[in-house]
Amino acid sequence: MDYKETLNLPKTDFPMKANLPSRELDILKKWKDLYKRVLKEKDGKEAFILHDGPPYANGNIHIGHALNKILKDIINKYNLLTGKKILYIPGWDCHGLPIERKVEKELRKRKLRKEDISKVEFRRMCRQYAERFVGIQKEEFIRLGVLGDWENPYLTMNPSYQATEVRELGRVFSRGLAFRSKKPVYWCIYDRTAEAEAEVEYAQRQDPSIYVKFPLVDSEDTYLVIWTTTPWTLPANLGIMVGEDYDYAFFKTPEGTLVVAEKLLGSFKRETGLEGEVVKVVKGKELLGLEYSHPFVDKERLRGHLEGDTLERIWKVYPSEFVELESGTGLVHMAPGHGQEDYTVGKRFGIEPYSPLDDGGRFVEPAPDFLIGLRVFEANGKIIEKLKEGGFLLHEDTITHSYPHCWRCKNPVIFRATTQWFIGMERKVNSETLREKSLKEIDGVKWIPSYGKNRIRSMVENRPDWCISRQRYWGVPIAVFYCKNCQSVVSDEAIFEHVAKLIEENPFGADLWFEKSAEELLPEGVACPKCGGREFEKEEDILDVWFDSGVSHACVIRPLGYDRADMYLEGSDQHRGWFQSSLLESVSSYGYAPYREVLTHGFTVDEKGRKMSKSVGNVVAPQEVVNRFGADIVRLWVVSEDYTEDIKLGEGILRRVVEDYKKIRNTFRYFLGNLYDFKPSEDRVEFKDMHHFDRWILSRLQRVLEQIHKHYRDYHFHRVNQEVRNFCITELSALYLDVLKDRLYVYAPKSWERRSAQTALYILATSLVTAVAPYLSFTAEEVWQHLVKIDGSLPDSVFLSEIPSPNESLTDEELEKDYGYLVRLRDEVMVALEIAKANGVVKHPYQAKVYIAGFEPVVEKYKDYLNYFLTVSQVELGSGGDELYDSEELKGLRVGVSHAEGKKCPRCWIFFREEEFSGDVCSRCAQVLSSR
RNA sequence: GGGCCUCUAGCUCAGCUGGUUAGAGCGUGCCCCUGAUAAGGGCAAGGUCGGUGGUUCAAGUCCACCGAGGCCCA
Repeated sequence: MDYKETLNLPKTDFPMKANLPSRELDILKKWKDLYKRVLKEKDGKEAFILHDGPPYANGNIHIGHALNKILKDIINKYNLLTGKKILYIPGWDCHGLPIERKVEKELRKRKLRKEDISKVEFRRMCRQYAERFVGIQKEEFIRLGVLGDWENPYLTMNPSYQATEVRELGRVFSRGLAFRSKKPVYWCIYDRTAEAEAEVEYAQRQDPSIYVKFPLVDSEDTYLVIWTTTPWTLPANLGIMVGEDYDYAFFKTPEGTLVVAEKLLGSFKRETGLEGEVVKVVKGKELLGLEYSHPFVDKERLRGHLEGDTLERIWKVYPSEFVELESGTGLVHMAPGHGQEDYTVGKRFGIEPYSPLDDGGRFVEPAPDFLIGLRVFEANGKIIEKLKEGGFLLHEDTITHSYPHCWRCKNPVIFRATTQWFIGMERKVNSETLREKSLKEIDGVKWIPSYGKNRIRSMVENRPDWCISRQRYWGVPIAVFYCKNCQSVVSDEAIFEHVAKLIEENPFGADLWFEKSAEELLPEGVACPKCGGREFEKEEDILDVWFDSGVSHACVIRPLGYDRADMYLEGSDQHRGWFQSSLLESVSSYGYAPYREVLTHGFTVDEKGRKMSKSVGNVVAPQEVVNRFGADIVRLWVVSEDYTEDIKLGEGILRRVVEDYKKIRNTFRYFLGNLYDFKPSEDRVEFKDMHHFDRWILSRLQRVLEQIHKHYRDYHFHRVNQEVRNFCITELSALYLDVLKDRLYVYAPKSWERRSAQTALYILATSLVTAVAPYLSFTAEEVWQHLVKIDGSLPDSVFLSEIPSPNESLTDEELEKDYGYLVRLRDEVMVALEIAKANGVVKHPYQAKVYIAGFEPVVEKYKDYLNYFLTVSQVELGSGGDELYDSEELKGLRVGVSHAEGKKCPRCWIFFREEEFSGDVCSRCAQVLSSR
């Protein structure tokens, strides 16, 4: 007879092979309205708001996006599964340069430039482009299983968003934090337009290379020597920079005593052919403050053309960390209107940028007369001539070097001071400066990991004023007006509100700023508060995209009725980006940080720890992983590594993640396979009445749950995963479930032995499936659907359930202590069995009889269950056995192994003596069979 | 070049305030089972803690320098 048919073997239609790529699609259908349902379900519950940082609406998502959104999803779902209401509104960053450039490329295919069409037309094209990629990325995020309000995402190009942004700008203005000032930007003198850093292209170019001497005012025949390749910037020279710690030589020559960095003296002599002797050497520090005179600029001519006290400070020696001793003279000509570093150093010492050029790059007043009207590159020769005449030119040559060029017209660009709008770091927010208040707010925020605080702190401490204006088309306007009569700025909060309303009501939002005149945009009857003028011009500049996303707290969180988000979560690059722009904007506008916690993650790198790049060919696309293995594999990858560091990904790692996945999946499959005839409402065994082994595993489960909750709360997801995985492997699969087979399979279906075990399995299954749901979302839902069939009282999605808290009434400390010893004992018996196996005493544990001596007293308590626990046929307490093994782990313990007595029961496979048989099978089996 | 961070078995991670033979899971090797079966079980072998030099009675664990790598600046 085939006794296999009489056993309760596992039965389930939960497949071993996951086939996630297609199965997940079905689950997604089930989740279609899940966010809405969950919101309704948790109505009135405490809210958790993770505010989504908007990805840029360009291209498909890459693995970094996937990592970011999945981490957010895990945190959201953990909060959801512990009883909170989650408010998660995904967003996109839609304005800005990259889209403008894509659209310009499209235009060029049609032989058009952006100047050839209206701004509004151009903006429509940009909007369409952004819409397209919002759609694509949205589908990709949904496919990853990310739960959120995908039907109502926030887009920075939405009219309502733009309107709120304009209102926020109004708040910043009305608090006196915004101002206009000059700042050098890349400028194409042929296209007459500013260019972003990302727009310039570097190309080889030939330029003059000259050494110029500047006479010191208080020293006889002594000169500071500079080297430059842009003679045309000399009219805008306002200072000379040195390195404080460098050594400078006073070099006596026929040209006078020349000050040159000692280290560069050799190359200087070689290039200029000058000979002489070094009369002294001083540190750069000692040169600071020395005054020189300009070779061809008259100071009086500048009066009235320089901002603030700049005139008092010009033509002196200043320290700079930017001076290098690679080339030149170690003294650097400083023109704050024409150089980034010059500008930075100038600002530090109260020297405002100065640039006597028009938009076409021609010199204008108060440049020297001999230059007026000349274009910068034409002026080079005249300037050199002038220097030569005055005897200031030490050497002239040409150089071929890499120089920035316009990406459109391919001509060289210049760096030129232009008027920009700023938010001032030193402006006051109430009684403190924006910088001080922001630093204070940083202290009040929880940064995860903690070093994030230092990182953003040092950035806020050192950052310059925030330049918020851009000379571009695709963005939100800086909605201010200028009086045509007196040029003063009209930026009343009521006017911002008026414009915001217009934007809000327009289907194309801020487009109307560019189609309407100032008069149409202003409320009726506005007069200039200074001169009473009634004619105005509107500002044409738009806002920095960092301002767009920096106001998202006001556009997204406030309308929900909350004053700040619980958490921001982005890559560590956002310390400089979004975390900072949001902080500065929020502090400017409301006086406090927009977030309570900020969590940052690292970047994805390849298996060797190198950054992913197309040229290296080590890029892993999330879409590919999803199609090959499924989204749950991506999600499991996210929790398998510590995201605070670089997180590695490659074929080998994917293979391992897939292995881990199979183990967990099979554990669930085993639960389900053994619950096919279990109805919790009828068959459940009370904890106190359960088998001690079942009580033990449930008690262990409580400890595991405790750890899982702790690690989730600490955002240590890889530890959650390790906890779950180790529990599944070491305690469940290798021990509990293995030992349990006898009771599940052999006993009568409705027997206490089996029902007690099933009760434990049921609790394990429902606990673990919810615990794992935040990351293995698809699989958890799939398991859950099978559990619903077993227990109709369960909600119909795992996300409408909760992760159980550790339950004190399901713990038994004494039992855990007892089993602590029994498990160690079992390990030792396994070693003994392995030896017996090697020596041919037994092949399989069921063929063994085990003798145990030198054990601790607890063993007596569990004597009757011991053979099942050890998965052997017979156990005798006391000395004996053919193969002896003395434990090293448990000193005093001696394990003996012999071949089991009697014969194997064909039904339960355990060995019994003849007298223990009843017919063909053992008496235990006989009893089960007769009760059928 | 500067700021922040990382570097423990083949892989992913534990190792608190310095102190017995550095742990886990996976993978690998060998073996068992064929009643979780493209599953399950057992045993075993693998690190001297990126390198060097210090502090200390004692360092993976503190300090310095170097190297490799990441993010952000320049």
